[in-house]
Amino acid sequence: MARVKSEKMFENITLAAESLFEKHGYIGTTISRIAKEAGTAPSNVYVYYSSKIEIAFAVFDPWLRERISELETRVAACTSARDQLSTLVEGLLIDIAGDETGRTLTLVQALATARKSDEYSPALLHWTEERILGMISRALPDGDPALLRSLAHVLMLAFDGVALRQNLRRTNAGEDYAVQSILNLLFFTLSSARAPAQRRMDEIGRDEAASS
Amino acid sequence: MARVKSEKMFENITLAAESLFEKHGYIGTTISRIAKEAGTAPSNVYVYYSSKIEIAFAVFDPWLRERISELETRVAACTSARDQLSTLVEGLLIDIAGDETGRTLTLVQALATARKSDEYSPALLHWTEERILGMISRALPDGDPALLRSLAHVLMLAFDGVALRQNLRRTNAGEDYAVQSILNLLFFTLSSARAPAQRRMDEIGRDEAASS
DNA sequence: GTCAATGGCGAATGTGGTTCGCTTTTAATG
DNA sequence: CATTAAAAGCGAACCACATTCGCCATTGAC
Repeated sequence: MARVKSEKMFENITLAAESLFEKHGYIGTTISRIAKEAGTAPSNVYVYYSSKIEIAFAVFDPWLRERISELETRVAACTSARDQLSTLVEGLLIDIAGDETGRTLTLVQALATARKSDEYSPALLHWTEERILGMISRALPDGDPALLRSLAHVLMLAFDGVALRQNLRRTNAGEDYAVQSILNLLFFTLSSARAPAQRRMDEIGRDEAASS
Repeated sequence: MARVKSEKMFENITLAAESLFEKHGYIGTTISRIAKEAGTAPSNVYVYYSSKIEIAFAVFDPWLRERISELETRVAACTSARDQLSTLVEGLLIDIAGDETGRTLTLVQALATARKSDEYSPALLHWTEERILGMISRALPDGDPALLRSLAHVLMLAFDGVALRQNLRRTNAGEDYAVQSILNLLFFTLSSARAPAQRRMDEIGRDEAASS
């Protein structure tokens, strides 16, 4: 009983947005430019998306899932636990969080500028963290589960931190100390990873008591 | 030979900005509101600051330094290494990064939306990281220096991550899994902290070789 | 073929950072 | 004390952008 949304127009807009976010980041990309690139008027963009931030999530979501899945393949192909962890951390922090095309920066900018009215489901973040946990668990099948989960969570926080600092552009993500620091921590941790958390905590307490 | 900047006007503007950033965050605060609160015109604000982001840094810088110094005092008052580390991590992530008045969110928003033209000196971040390193080193005087530095850096990244997510969550930072995860990692790490990094990395390699 | 829902779009709206000229003040100078 | 000019102070633009409005064109259902 009425005109129907053009699948092609939707694709045009989405692809234009993807291309522009990649080149100029979230803040550097305007609805006008997206519309022009898609061959339509700015106002028409709002027929397909209800806000700029919704476009950003629509573009970022499949990209991140793709990159994480790709990373899983690369990690699984490694033969040693050490290689698996190196590949995981480097892939996550350098290739994805430090992505020079600015896609992760797009997310960070979107998140930082989101208003309360921009309802954002944390489903993507949860999904990502679970995948990271899976990779870590497969690399260290005998690791204490609580520790492995902690590692995954800290990796996620570091992911955000690296992406945020990417905007300061003083240093390339590849040269950043972050990767080395995380790997240092991981490798230091590994040798004690098979013990339960409580025992380690008690041990520290005892160490301290003995030395003071 | 000319009119001189009023110290009082400068203070008015800075205090108004501080109060408004605290209430409404960086993005929710406008130059107009700052000017009105300071009892002057929006354009006159630019006599004292060259941009909005410069105001944000001017307000955030002394606040963060104060909080970090205060935290140092609290950490130094702890008697055991475990207490010192708990106090450090909780203070950093809950009290400062998770600050409910939104000051750290102000910084994150400012950083995320900064343009290349907004020259930002990373001096404050360096200073903070050095202070954190100092606290960690004092808690673990026998720790491997490279590992301690890695810990400090990862803590900084987690700081950014927590602050960023603060904008998304309805939940309190205190309930966040971040603190527990970092402490888990720290305490697990501690028992092996006295060995040099290279030995640990080799050990992991050998572990893997032996188990495969 | 008629109808009405909806796509499409040019124009307008609102907001907010920043800049422009003009006026006023004031510190140095003679 | 009068003169001067640099700089504060400020109202009015300017500009960039996200978003909305109102009108026209299209199209699918009956």
